[in-house]
Amino acid sequence: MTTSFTEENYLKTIYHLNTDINGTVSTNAISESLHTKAASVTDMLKKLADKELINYAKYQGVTLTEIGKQKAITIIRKHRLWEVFLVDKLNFKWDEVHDLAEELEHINSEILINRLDEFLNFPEKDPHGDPIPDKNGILKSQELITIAKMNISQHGKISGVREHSKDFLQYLEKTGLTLGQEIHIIDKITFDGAVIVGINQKEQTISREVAKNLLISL
Amino acid sequence: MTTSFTEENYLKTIYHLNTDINGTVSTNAISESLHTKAASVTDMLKKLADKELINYAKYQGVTLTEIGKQKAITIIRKHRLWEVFLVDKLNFKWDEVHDLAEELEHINSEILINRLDEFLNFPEKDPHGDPIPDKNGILKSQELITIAKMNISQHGKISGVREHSKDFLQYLEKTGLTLGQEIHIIDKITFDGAVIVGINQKEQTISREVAKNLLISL
DNA sequence: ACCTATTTTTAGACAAGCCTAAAAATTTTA
DNA sequence: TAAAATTTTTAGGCTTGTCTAAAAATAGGT
Repeated sequence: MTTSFTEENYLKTIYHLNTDINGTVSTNAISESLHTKAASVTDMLKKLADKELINYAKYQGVTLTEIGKQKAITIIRKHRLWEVFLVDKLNFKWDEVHDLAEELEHINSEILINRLDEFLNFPEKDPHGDPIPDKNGILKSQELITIAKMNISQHGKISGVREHSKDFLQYLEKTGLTLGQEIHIIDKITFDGAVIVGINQKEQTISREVAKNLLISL
Repeated sequence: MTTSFTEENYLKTIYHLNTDINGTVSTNAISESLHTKAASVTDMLKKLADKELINYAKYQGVTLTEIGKQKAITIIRKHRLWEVFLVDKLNFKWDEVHDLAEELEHINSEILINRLDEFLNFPEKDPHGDPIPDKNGILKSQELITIAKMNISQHGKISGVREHSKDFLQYLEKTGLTLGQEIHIIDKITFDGAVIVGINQKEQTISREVAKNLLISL
C-alpha cells in the first residue's frame, strides 16, 4: 500500500514524539508539531488507523503499529542519508540541510536510497549526530544524556542535539560547541540552571535551554 | 509566485511539445502526454494563464510566456542534472533514471541544484545526450538529425535519442547503438524505411521506428 | 457552404487535506 | 465529586486536481 507525502509526515512525527516523549502520542502534540489544527489531525488519524499504520482509539492517543514504525524508520533513514549527502558531498553546513532533507526524504525508491548509502560509505550518523537506520531498519542507538543531567566533574563528548533549528545549530557553531568536542562539567548553577563547562582548555557558560538540548556520550 | 508539483509538470510538458512539434500546443496533446483527460487540461490551462505562465486563448492552443519558459527550463535543468548524478555517482543505467529524475526535479532549491551542478563538474549533457541548461537558463543546443534523415554514405556520431522509454534504451544498449558511436549510412530501404548502417566495423539494420528516434551529430 | 467528425470547453462531482465552529469526552481543581 | 478547563472529535466547508457526460467550437470533406 502506498503512503502519501502527508501520511509519511504524520508517521514520522508520531515516531519522533513517541520515542522522545515515550508512551502514546496525543492529537494536540501532533497538531503542534505539524502546524496543523487538531481537527485535521483527527481526520488523518482515522485514515492511518484504517490503513493499520497506527493504533488509535478515540480520545486515547496513538501509537505506531509495527508496519507504521518500519515506514517511519525508512523515512528517517532517507532523511539522514540525504543530510549526509548534502553536507559531505555538496558542502552544505549542518544548519542548512534540514528543510532540504525534509523534501528529499519523500523520494520513493529503495534502490536509490541503498545506492546513496553505499556512495556515502554506509555512514552511521547524520551531521547532527543522529544514528542512521540500516537498510533493515535497524537503528544502533547510543546512550546519550543531556548536559543538564551531567554531574560536576563528569567528562564526555558532544555527540548529538535534541533540537535541530537553524538558530540553535548556528549558536553552537559560533560558540564552538560542535560534535566531537570533549567537555567536562566544572559547575552547575542552581539558580538559573546554567552549566559551566570546560571545553578546549577554556571555561564556557551554557544556559539551561542549551544544556537541555546538547547530547553527550560518556 | 510558487508553482505546484502539478503545475510544473504541465509547464515542462508544454515546453517539450512546443519545441518538439513546434508552434502552439493543443489541449489533446497535453492530455495524452500527461495521461489526464482533456477536461482536466483545460482547467489547468486556465490556472496557468491566470498566473501568466502561458498564453492561452480558448480553442487556440497554448504557448509558454517568457516566465513560463524559464520555469520549464529550470525544471529540465534539474531533471537532467539529477540524471547525471544517478548515472555518474550512483551507477544507475541510462534506462533506469527517468522516473527517479521525474521526482527529484521538483525539489525546490536553487542553491541545491547549483551545488549539484558544481559537484558533477558542470556537465553539458545528460546520460541520453540531452543538453543541460546552465544556471541562467541558457541551453546550448547542438544540431542533431535523425538517422532517418541521413543520406547514403553520410557519416556521423550517435549523440541523442528522441524517445526515453526503457524499452527503447535497452534495445539500443543491447544492439550497441550507444552514445558516442560513429556510424555511416550504407543503404536505405524505401519499402519499409529501414536503414543499413555501418557501425563498429559491422553492418546493422535499423528499423524505421528506431531510425526516427536516434539522433546523430554530423 | 453544409454536414460530419473531432477537439475543446463547460457543468457537476469526487478524494485528499486542510480549515472553523460547535459538541462531546476527558482531565483538573476545588 | 461536581464544576471548570482542556482536549478531542464531529459537522460542514474550502481548494486543488482529477473525472464523466454533455455542449460548443473548429476543422475537414464534398
